[in-house]
Amino acid sequence: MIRSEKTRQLIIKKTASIFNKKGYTGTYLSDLTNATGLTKGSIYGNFKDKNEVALEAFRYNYKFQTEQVLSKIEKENNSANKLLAFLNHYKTEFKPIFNNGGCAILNTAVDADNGNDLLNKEVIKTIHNWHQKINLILADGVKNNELKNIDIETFSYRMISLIEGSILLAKTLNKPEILINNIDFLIEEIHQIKLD
Amino acid sequence: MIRSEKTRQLIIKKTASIFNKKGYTGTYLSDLTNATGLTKGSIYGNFKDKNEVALEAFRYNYKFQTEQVLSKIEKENNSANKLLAFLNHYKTEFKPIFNNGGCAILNTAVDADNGNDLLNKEVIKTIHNWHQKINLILADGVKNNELKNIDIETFSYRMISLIEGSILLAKTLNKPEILINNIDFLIEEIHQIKLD
DNA sequence: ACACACATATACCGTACGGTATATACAAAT
DNA sequence: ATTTGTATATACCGTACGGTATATGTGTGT
Repeated sequence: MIRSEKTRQLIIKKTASIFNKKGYTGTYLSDLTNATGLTKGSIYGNFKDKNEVALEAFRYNYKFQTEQVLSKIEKENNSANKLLAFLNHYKTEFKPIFNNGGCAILNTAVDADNGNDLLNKEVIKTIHNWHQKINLILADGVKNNELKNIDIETFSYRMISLIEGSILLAKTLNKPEILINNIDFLIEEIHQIKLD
Repeated sequence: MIRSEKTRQLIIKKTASIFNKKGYTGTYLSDLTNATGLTKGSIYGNFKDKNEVALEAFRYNYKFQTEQVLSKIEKENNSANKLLAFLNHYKTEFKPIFNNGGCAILNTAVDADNGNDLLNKEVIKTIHNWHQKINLILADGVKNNELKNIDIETFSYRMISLIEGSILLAKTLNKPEILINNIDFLIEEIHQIKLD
């Protein structure tokens, strides 16, 4: 890895949680230099502008929050278990997410819905991506007669909505049990639509 | 009403949606002067600082978004109908909320969860208040044998979580049907726990 | 009509923001 | 070891931020 790429990654890694916590406008270049120990010159040698750092930080945060759960899903070999693995992940791993400033999708969607087109488009793309992944698992389950013939689109959007809302509430009120109870509700729903 | 109070109200009214859309840090004093047609001197004659304007703007937004639905709830004379009135409200009135920048609780919770203690405490208080209102309706329903003996706390937090998450998704993806479908799901749940 | 209190506007301040031109330091190739 | 390309730091810029001291304007009671 060439030197600049290493620095680029360092900047992203060190600033990702700051952007997640403080938002785009609320994160200053001084935050970036403080967190990295680098100077503005160095940061602007590796990024076009603050917006580009924010964009990469968001991608990093999303990856950070999803790569673990994706590998857990991969390990399961049927739809219901994949969904359960996905849901259970939140019950055990909510702390790192909270410490990182909460769900990056939630924070960035709220943060970027006014003005920041680049970041806004990225978050929309990311939600679509996530939604599609769940859709695929559900569709597979229905096709293979593992799951009842539910309305996939509605079901997956409900899952995502409830998860996001739960993270918001649990984090804001400092009551993890809100998230846990709601995840349990979704787990119960999965059991309800299981066919075997 | 004395002159200053009128101006104070004007400032709150004219800037509330801006704060909701752009957040505390993202809303500049220049936004406030532009929106009101007033000068900084006038604003600082009526408010201690930007934070105080933001706080009042949040209160105004919450009031703006809830007073209608509260009166609808009041008109109903049993718990199930109160809950249904509350839920149906979102199905018909989501547009003004979206135009106002989305749910003030959601936006402010995300915006203020880092650093802005005053605003953060206010949003927590507001969620508690909202939660308590739903709890009361549910508790009344259970007491009067209108509703099954559900876990009130869990049920109300699930309602709020799903509503918030749905608003986030529906607004971000510009798909109101996500909100509508999820509200329909909650409405169905209410019918499920009805006893008569 | 006048005086007074108070509301609003003007003019200004220090600071720190995002960003850039340029100098310095560094690592890799010869 | 020297050169060379490139990465990082230094020093700087214009702007606009939040906030304030002070002047001007304005509605109200007498």
